[in-house]
Amino acid sequence: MPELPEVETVRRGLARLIVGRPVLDVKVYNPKSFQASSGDTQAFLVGARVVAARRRAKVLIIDLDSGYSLVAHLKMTGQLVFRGGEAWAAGHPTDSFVAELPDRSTRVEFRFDDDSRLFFNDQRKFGWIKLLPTIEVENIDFLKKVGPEPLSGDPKLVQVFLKNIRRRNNTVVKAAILDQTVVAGIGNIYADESLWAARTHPATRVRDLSDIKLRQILRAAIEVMTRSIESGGSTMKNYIRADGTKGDYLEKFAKVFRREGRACPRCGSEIVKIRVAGRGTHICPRCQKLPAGI
DNA sequence: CACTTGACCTGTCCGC
DNA sequence: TGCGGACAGGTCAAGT
Repeated sequence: MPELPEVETVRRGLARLIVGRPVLDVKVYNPKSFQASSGDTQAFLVGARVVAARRRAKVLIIDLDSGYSLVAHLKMTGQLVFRGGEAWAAGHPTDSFVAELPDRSTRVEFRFDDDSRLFFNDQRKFGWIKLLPTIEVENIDFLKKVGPEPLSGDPKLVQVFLKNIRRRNNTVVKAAILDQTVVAGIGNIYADESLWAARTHPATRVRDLSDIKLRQILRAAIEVMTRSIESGGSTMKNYIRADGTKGDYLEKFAKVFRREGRACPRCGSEIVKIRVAGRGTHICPRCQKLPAGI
């Protein structure tokens, strides 16, 4: 799925495209993809105006002037794609590659006052959108336990990150940085890219890494994700921006992810794909070595 | 507690 | 060409 940079890119698209619009109605194609208490949809969504598009970790929060919010997690294959209306037509890119909507992956469709639409497409149906009172958003289990925002600029970030990751001393570092309670937003792409940048083997135990090295890994994650947001995120297969266009982080900047068989940009060795923490993992075997003697 | 594994789904790709 | 298995950007519920 989309990881932090992709979700942030979608958030920015939504801020431009749907903030200010009143919702006219909602069409639910897959009930599990849209969760709302009975009556709430008619009372607090239909007729309500979108007032903000926020993000926490990989979760999108769309606030309405009814005191309710739409909360969305795209998981692996979710997309939020906007179609129609003047704002869209004005900045409408020509390389939008979702032909016609709704299609067979469409799970939910929101219609706005000017007949423009926001489609929630999700091939694998892992993603969800919930409608709930804005003040209860922070009580969602996932948001209660999620770690600090890496791009917040919070001066306490490093300290909190170190405290959190030391709880995972016994596991491999890739599993630790993928753990959303340690730090928010890192997924499989940026885990691999960050560990390559910090010259660390993903299967290194956290306990074998110094605080200095762990800070280096966090720094790398921040740099890599910041850069990705600047290029509109990574597009592999399913992720696209809210306006339907692809991000080009992967082709422009990725050093190891999905690049097995090609040369490491740092040392020229062949990048290999291995399995770590149950996930496909890309490394340069020369730049990223396991500590000796363990 | 914390670690690992399978489950949730659909689709695609690869080897036989 | 068909078929089975592995795998895909995430998270959670179970096991141990």
